[in-house]
Amino acid sequence: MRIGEVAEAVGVPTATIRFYERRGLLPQPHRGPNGYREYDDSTLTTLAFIRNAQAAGLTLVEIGTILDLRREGAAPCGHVDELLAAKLLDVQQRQRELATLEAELGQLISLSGRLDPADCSHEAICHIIAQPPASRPRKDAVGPEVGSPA
Amino acid sequence: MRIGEVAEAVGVPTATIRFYERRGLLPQPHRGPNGYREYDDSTLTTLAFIRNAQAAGLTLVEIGTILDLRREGAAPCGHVDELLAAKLLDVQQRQRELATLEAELGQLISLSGRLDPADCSHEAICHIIAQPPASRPRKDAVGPEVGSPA
DNA sequence: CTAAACCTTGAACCGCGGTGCAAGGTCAAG
DNA sequence: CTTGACCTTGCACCGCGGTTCAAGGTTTAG
Repeated sequence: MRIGEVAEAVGVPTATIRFYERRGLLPQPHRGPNGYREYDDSTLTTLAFIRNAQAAGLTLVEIGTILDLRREGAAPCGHVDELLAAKLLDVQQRQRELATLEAELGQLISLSGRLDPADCSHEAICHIIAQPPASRPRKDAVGPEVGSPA
Repeated sequence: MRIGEVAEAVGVPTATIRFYERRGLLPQPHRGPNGYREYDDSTLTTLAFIRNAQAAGLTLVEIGTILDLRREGAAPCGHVDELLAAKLLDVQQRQRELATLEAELGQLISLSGRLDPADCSHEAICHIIAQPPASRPRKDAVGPEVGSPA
């Protein structure tokens, strides 16, 4: 099948399929005499796998390591286990950060309700956000570091 | 004070101060006869404000709108209220997404414990991630859309 | 035959918040 | 006078996951 049919079947733009190919997630496909890419059904499986893995929060690089292992002939299950475990820790860490941020936002909003806007001085810019946050979980902010550190 | 002193005092790289200036978060400073930037104490306040606002999860663009209002002479408190409220909704939404993802990762990991790696077929790539996730919160994945939609 | 729909490539661009580098000017100490 | 620390500018680059565009070749329907 040609790239447009694959795209249609999987629900992914053709540009994304070529992008995955450049990233090494999809192998170089056979080419017809006109230079067109020719795909077989295994590509559909691989693309579906990529979507599922993305839904599990894996990055394209991580998914690539799984695909590479499989192409070397190994069962990547152990590696997948590690990735998922690391990702779980990551997600839990981000949840803690978000919970902290949520509490902080709640405090600021509540503070705002108790302050008179007329009291807001020019120097402070805005008295609602004038002070540094009370509690901070050592690592600042809510940094979207999703990538597994391994 | 010169840029290096400001950087030292606030704990921010000089490159970041220039970057904020380009973004309009800091006003164009006076220049000495040598072309060096000359700052007064209000810059320290503004930089501290930016850090606090970042800690509250606001983006630089959002912080810029607050600073702009203040420079126009208005008290930005009402606007800040809106930003914080939108940000809170945003954070709660992301928390829900992360909770879903966490549950899903837990299921995959548990599934992995029940599967025999030897059963993992080549076609499936990895049988742990072979099926699409059971529950999906309509909006896929965990998209880091932090920016307020307003 | 022609027009539309498909395919090819390389490259630039998006938001986000900076970081790094190169090539030069300036200033104070020794 | 030289060395080093500081300052200036502009431009490119980082990860992330694509999207879009330009300029062309191919194929298919009418």
